[in-house]
Amino acid sequence: MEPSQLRRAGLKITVPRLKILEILADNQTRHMSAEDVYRRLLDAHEDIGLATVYRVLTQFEAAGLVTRHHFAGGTAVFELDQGEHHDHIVCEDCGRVEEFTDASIEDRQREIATRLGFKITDHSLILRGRCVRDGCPHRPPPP
Amino acid sequence: MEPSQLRRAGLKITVPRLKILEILADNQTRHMSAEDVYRRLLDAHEDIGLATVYRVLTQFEAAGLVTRHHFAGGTAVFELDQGEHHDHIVCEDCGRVEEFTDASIEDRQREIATRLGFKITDHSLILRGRCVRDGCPHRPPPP
DNA sequence: CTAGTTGCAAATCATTTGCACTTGC
DNA sequence: GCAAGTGCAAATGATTTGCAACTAG
Repeated sequence: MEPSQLRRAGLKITVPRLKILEILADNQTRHMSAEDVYRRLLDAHEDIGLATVYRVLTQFEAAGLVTRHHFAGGTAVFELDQGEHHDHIVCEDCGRVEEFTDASIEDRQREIATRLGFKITDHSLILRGRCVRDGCPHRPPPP
Repeated sequence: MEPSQLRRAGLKITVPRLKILEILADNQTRHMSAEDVYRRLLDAHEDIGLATVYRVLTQFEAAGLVTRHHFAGGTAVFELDQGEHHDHIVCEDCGRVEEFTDASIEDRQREIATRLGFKITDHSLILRGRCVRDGCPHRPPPP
């Protein structure tokens, strides 16, 4: 939400960029697709096109302000990059996303990469499953 | 490459299915996109449409014969499922893919999922990096 | 002022689908 | 013979791009 972040990334401070940053920072939903962001803009009566949303999100990603994930097959979701890296577990039925980090997994990844002659620049670990929460549609009816 | 596998999956044994299975089994390239498979079919002068390739690959996936991965952003790649599960590390520059398994990572994943109230149905761990091999385009010129 | 930005519409890419025509069993 | 399978073309959904108008510095 800091204009300074934009400037540091070599991006002019414009209304679309500030608005989109604001929406991402308003952590109601931490993981949003371009469409999601666009809809919020429409709700807020901002006159910003979907193409701009995509462009801005891509620039934010390049600037390291935002991370792009591919949870579902088709659509990418974006998440404001607030310090620490983390992995994700996604519920196949209700779409709920939980985040976690595990040092031993991270260590192991680095070891494996080294052993195979790679230098890791990025990695994604996504677990998919069914969550055991009340809201979740798949839950079997109680007997 | 066994017709029996098809039958077991409840799929009729047809030319397109056999040909596609054959191409996947010919492990020149273990990870192929639908386009890749289609091109091989064209090379082999088989009269099989791209739509059929997609349909067949999707059926194979449903039948557990094949696994679908999302290494790059847009395109999915398919891999013949030969027994053991494994994860992947992909070179950003040359596209080389290496496979690995790590029991301790698998264990940890299960623990984490349980702790967060999920039952894992699937997971994908993809490391991205640069490989230190001769063929790789990014390699710095020797000084 | 002017390079960087944006909106819109049209273009692209990967994948899916409708439908009339084959083909396996 | 008939349901299942296929080819083709058109439809879809996500994302990108060309371009003329706009705006931040």
